[in-house]
Amino acid sequence: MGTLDERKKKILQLIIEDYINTAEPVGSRNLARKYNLDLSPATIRNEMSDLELLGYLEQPHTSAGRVPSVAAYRLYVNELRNNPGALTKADIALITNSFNDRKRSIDDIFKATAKILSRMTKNVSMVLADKDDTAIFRYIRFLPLNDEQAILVLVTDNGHVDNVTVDIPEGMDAKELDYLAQRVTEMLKGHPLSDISDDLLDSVENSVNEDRILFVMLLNTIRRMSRNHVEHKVFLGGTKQLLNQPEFRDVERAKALLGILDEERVVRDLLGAGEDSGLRITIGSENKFSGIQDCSMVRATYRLNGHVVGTMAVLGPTRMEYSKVISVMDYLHRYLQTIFATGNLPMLLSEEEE
Amino acid sequence: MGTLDERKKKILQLIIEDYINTAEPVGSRNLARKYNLDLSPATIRNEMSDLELLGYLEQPHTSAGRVPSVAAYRLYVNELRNNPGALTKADIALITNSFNDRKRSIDDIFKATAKILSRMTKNVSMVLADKDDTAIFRYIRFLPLNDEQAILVLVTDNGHVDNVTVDIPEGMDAKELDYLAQRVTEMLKGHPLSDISDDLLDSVENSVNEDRILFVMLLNTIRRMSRNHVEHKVFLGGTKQLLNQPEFRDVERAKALLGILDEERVVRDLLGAGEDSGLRITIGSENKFSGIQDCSMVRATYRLNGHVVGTMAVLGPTRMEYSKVISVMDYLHRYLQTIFATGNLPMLLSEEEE
DNA sequence: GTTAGCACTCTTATCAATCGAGTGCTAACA
DNA sequence: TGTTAGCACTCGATTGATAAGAGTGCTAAC
Repeated sequence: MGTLDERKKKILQLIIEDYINTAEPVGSRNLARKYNLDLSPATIRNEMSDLELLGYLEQPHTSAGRVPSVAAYRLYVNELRNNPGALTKADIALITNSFNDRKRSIDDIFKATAKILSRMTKNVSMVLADKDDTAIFRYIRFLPLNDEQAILVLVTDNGHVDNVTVDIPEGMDAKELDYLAQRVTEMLKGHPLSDISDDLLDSVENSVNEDRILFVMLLNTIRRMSRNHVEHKVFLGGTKQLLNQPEFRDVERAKALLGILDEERVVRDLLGAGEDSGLRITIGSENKFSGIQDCSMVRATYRLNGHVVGTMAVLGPTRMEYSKVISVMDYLHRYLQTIFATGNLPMLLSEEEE
Repeated sequence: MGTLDERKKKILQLIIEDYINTAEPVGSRNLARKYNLDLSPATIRNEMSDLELLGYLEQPHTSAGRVPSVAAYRLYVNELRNNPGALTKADIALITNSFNDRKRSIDDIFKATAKILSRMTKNVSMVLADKDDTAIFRYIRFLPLNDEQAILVLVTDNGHVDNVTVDIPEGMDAKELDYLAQRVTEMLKGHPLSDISDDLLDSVENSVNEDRILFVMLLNTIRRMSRNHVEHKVFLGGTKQLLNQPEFRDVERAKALLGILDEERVVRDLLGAGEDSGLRITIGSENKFSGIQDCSMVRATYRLNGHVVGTMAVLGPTRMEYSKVISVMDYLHRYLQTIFATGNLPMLLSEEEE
């Protein structure tokens, strides 16, 4: 790659950027005119010819202009990552505003992330909340509701609360409920939620015989709550942005991609692949997944105490505005990372003034 | 409408159904051949000519076939509502399955509704959870988390629980927290959540002076929780189904409609208009809202104890498969109505076996 | 090394001719 | 009187040929 002299580099860069803007193959004459280079079209043609030989440009057909190859984008992107452009004040404000506006749960944060990400990059955004293996059972408790029903709340070590309304067994009073909650808490305290389904049976075996049916019901409920708790969640944003991209003018192509994005499992695979931290950019055929091999993807994972908590990504045509996407992702990634590192997010935000 | 003799009715129905299937204007020759009526094309032409005069058919241009008018759809739909087709066993199973699969919150129910509705009708679905004006403050309570933080839970009369993590003020112990919760509960108990923002200030005025700052903070938090609680929520389903419809082959039109659906406020207006219960069907220009006047919408509201809790709707081209849509909506509406009427939904489902 | 000139290629736009599905009307038929 | 065959006519869609436009590669001159 170092084999490119300055002029070739410059020309290649212009071609890439022009193509990103116009989605049209760019020709020598146009290039010369538009960016008033002090070079004749013929010279540029020669350079382009060289660049094509080197694998950086491609011709859709003989008499069309040229289009950047994956290698060209790769070069361009690597260059960008060395000095990513800064966001404008307005952009930063946009991000800040979309987060200090009464977001209370992590889900809200992820939702807002997906939204702002797609809005700013004008592409599809995906945010994956990884399943939370680390949540640890803290305690359960019954909150009174009325004579027949109570609210069962489950609290985890990281302060997550899950709740469900349950029927109070005939003739059981508050004291007994409290006792029941305490018993179960003793049994499960300290276990990762993800374990509960397995531990369950053993624990029940050892439990007193008296209220066996009750126990089993309660444990089943808890297991169901836990399972829900540790689920992956996927948030998509700006899927309709796709239709703005010329490459998806053809409805069939748009449908195909939207079909892929519709399947949560697939999106999880897309986002999960690769383990490197920081920004990961895969361009066109660099993508392993069929169906998005004419797309590029920019991903970032955030971690909390070392393990991955979530992944966000922007997906668009190979001809995406890398410069913008990278700086947005870069900023947003650091921003969220800070929020997560600060510790308990909902609390943090609940204290902000509105 | 009664002015149509049997044969005209039959022909009109066939034209409507053929057009619904093919999206192509239907001509006399084709109609005769396809449904082997014992009539010559010429006869059919005469009838069609009459039907056009009566306002039931329209011609895109002289040499094209004919297309049903809004009046024709209206007639057709009214006919359908008198004897809506039954769902197949498979369809019913589909619905049942999508609801007994660990849905725990009302939101989950709505989400599932949007999904199944769009899937079965092959059109865009919208589900609106109306804002819950009726929720009444029951009590708040602090649940322990660690030395610095506690979980504040807010319980409403209908068994809804909201929670948020808060910092424990320096040097405050569990007893004092309980006392605080009790004080606030006394102040707010019985108030509709929607009132809280207004009542708030007065209450604070009257409160003891000692912990004023603390009080204000707490009340602010509660107010924020309440506000979130009473929010409208909109769930969309199957927006990409749009692209399957020939009328949205043109990307621009699809974009326009998707743009409309993107705005929650607009969707709320769409679904909210009109107060009649049961199925409400608006066809093409019958719709008041610009932007969907070449679409039809089938809506149903469900009520709980008399007041509207939510609305679901299917939105598609005027040429939608009314028969299917109506029977699906009809069934689903009754199904959900039953669920809601049974009382507390999450509980109900939490007891089901998996 | 750069550039003007030119022949060549290939896509896109344009326009006319043709085709085909459909209509309306008239006259004949049962 | 209702039904149908026949026929002229309309109008969008398809096809084919032509021209225009953008771009390329190569050669030769600067």
